[in-house]
Amino acid sequence: MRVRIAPSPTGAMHLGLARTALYNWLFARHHNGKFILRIDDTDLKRNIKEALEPILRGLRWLGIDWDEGPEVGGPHAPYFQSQRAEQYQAAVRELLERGFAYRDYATPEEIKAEKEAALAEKRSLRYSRRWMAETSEQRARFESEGRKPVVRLKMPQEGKLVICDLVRGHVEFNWALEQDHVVQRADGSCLYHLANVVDDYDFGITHVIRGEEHLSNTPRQVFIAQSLGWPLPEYAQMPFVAEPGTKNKLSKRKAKRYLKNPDFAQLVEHGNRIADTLRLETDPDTFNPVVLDFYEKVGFLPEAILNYLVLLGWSLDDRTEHFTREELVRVFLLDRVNRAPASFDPRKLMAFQVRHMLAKPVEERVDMVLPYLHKAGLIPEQPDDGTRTAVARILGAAGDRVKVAGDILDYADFFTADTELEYAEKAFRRRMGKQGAVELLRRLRDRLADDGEPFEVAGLERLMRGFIEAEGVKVGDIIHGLRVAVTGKQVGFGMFDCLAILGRERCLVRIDRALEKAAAMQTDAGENDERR
RNA sequence: GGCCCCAUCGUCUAGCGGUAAGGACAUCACUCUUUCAAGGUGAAGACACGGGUUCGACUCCCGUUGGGGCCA
Repeated sequence: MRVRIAPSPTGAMHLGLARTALYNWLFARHHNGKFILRIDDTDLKRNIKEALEPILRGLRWLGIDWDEGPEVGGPHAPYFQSQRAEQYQAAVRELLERGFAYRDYATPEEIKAEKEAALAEKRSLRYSRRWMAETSEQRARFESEGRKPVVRLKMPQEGKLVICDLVRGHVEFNWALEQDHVVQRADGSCLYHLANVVDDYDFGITHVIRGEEHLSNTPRQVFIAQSLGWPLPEYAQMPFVAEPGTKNKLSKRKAKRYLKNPDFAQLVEHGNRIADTLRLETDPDTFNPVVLDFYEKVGFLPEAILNYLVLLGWSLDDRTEHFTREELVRVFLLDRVNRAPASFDPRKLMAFQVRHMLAKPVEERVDMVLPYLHKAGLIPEQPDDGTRTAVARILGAAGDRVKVAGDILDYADFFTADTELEYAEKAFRRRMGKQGAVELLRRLRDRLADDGEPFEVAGLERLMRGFIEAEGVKVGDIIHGLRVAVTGKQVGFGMFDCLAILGRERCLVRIDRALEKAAAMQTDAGENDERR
């Protein structure tokens, strides 16, 4: 079995393409077949390499490898349509010779007039073939008028086509309703549908697994193949991936509009927060959740994307949702593909991400996260063991708060110098402004300074218990101020984890600084009072 | 406009003539709690509509409505 995807190098890897690639790849791997990557670059003028790169990278990132295609070659090379013009021309000649296509000398104006007439009469458009030339005399006559020919398919005038689609079952088309589609332009270049059929035949494609939007294009492709005496591939037209909240096809160009969807907007915002700290480009045209790049940059796991994507139109049963790549290869079958389009749900995607993330051993998560800390200038490229340990402890304590690798930047304050820690002003004022809060913190500081216990979670917990008992206060009275003093923020993971990760020295420095700042704050307030 | 496709909780889906219509994400409540999460417990939530077929339809057939795709 041989399957393929034939993406056009558009400069970005669209989620829908990623899913089609995934289905094709799973099908090939499950059945021990070949997955072929062919590039539809006929309309592309320049920079194919640059425009193709994101697609190749995206596939590799997802772990979708191709057996034949760009960069890996194969027996049917080249795998670029732009380099196969001759095969297409030959097919057109053959079609012409067999009488399944004809030269058409109508001018664009004449065609347009026919279309308008059809529209006015509210009937389906059908070309009259008035300028069809099948004999050399006819051709000579039209050419003497200075006309240039295109080549059109001579579609059957009657009968039905029944396609047995692997996803949709029987689908019927009326031949008489099909157009005499152009397969070759006046300049000699060939059109997409013809090229596709030729390539699929030449490459020995047995199963065409593609988006449902191609369903209505199938008759003309069948016609071409049959006219040339070629065997037909099996067709499996998948439902497309729809926008969040609607059933419209998900489109890269509409990414800005999707921002109106709160879930989509939230995901974008999440990405932007990370990208901003790293000073990455966040133009919605290139950096948004419709494009695979987004996920890679922000630190998603490819297996999470894969897992989410595969479920957008396919299911194994009524309860299994979590799959690894290997499991998918084992269980994926085309006959469990759904027929209705599925909307992209950013929240559910995130849920999968979290699940896969937490399933990873801490060491692997450390490796994912380190580059982000480095890119943010917080740690050297080759961090020492101490840093690794600290990161591992942060990840352990943070749990699912680090949903994507880039989220580690939320804990940047562990890596900034103690003397440069920035305080969230509002939180600071709120917590330290409380009656007696500063004094309480000062006393806790002294306990932390000379307590003999090891500076670890359990010991710190014991210390705190003793402290609040002795002071006759509640945990809540001290811990919020302590958190702001030590981390600069009012939210975060376990307080004792924070303290332990930083270590006694750093904690004391930070508390002292906070106490100073609080003192300054009080003086200011005092001066203000006097002025009033 | 023509043709084609699609239709189960808000979303992804299970169901393949007899079910209390199941699961997941999201939502809500309670609980746990040093904050934010997470966790635990529970709740709410769907067969688009109308006709058939059948002892019996979410399930099969037809139509309507709605959504979408392709071609123009």
